[in-house]
Amino acid sequence: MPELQNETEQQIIEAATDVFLEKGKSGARMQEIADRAGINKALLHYYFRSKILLYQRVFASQAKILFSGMLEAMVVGQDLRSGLYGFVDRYMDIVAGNPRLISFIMWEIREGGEEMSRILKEKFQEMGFQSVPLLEVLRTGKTTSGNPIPNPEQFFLSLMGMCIYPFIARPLLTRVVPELRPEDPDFLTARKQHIMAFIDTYLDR
Amino acid sequence: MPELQNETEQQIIEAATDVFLEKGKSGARMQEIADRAGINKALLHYYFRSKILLYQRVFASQAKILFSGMLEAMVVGQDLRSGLYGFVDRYMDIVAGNPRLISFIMWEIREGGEEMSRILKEKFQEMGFQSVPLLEVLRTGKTTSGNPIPNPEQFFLSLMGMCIYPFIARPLLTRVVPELRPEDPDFLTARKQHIMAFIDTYLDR
DNA sequence: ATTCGGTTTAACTGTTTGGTTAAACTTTTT
DNA sequence: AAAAAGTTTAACCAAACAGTTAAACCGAAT
Repeated sequence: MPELQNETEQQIIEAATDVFLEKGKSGARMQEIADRAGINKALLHYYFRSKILLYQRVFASQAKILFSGMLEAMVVGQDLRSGLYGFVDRYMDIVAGNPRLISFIMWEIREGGEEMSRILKEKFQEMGFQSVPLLEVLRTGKTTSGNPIPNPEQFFLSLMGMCIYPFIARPLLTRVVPELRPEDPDFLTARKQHIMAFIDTYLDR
Repeated sequence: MPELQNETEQQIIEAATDVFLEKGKSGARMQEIADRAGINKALLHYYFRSKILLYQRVFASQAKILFSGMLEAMVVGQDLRSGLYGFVDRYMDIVAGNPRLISFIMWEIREGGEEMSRILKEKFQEMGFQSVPLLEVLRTGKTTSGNPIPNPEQFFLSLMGMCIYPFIARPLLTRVVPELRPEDPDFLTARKQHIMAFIDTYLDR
């Protein structure tokens, strides 16, 4: 995959990202992408050959943003509690700062998640993991009393779900329960604290 | 909205449900719906006037299935703990039994969630609630020691996220962590127990 | 048996869509 | 300066798409 090297390509990628994130793969229109990029539609094909290839390019770069951030949020080498706190802190910031990206990834999951799992596995290997880093840490970690963490898989799912659900459901939540505002900094602070308290109940046993 | 009263309409709704759930609004094709229903495409317009109206019809009925089930899972009048256990038990069964529906709803949330929030608010009113029943119950409920439940909103989000996340992320999860199988009955049992334990830590304070 | 209303069909329509083409333009290389 | 390579344009293309049309068909009512 060649590097981005000129302005036209960059304009196309940016516009395509916007349109694909808003409309999805089927709903996006090449003419609309061209209009937003301020170029002639034929250039989309000149530079990227087809709609699907352009989509894949956009998807790959967006997925990398999310997953790199997410994997880096998992700081290895710390004590377990600090590591989990740090993960929640950073992961929530990433998710809160990229709302469109989250729904985009949900869209891809809906399509089967094949490409995404490929990217993820690639990243895991780069970092020397066999599986999800967070899960591996939980599987080898210990509670305060020195026992293995019970049901690390379930704990893992709960952590992920607690972090991400408010942002997935956000459009609906804020309409049905107006006082719930995931984008609000106070909400984010409260959310992090709540999840960290959950971590405590799990570790302090 | 007239009642379903003949076989052709029913065939169309069923086929349209399948195709919309698989392909989404933009990706679905009227000819494909007609093919699946075993009818001539013109009948789609004869009975439902347009693609968007057919989509709205399908969406409304699917949303009602999910939300009716979900609201009924919240049995009012029980003691708080039993009520929450029952909610988790029934809601998880609904979610596990309707995987395509979940991703369909996620899709709609992505589009803004306007229609869905209208349906939800309607249902709340039918049941005599101002807001989400589960949230109202948490707001008025008490812990074991008789105190109000701390941060009911955050607790609510955690319950919802813990229940639903494994199914949202399922396509990706089973590829990345093959031992995680949300559709497996043993998984479901373990998941419910895990969430109920979480409820306990919240109430027993 | 005929008429009427409802249903279904096959063909058609106009627009949109992703993609192509060849010429014009611009930049780089010789 | 001319040629070559790269970029951009406007027009075009065939297929796909949601939707329309009018006739044929069918069952019920008279």
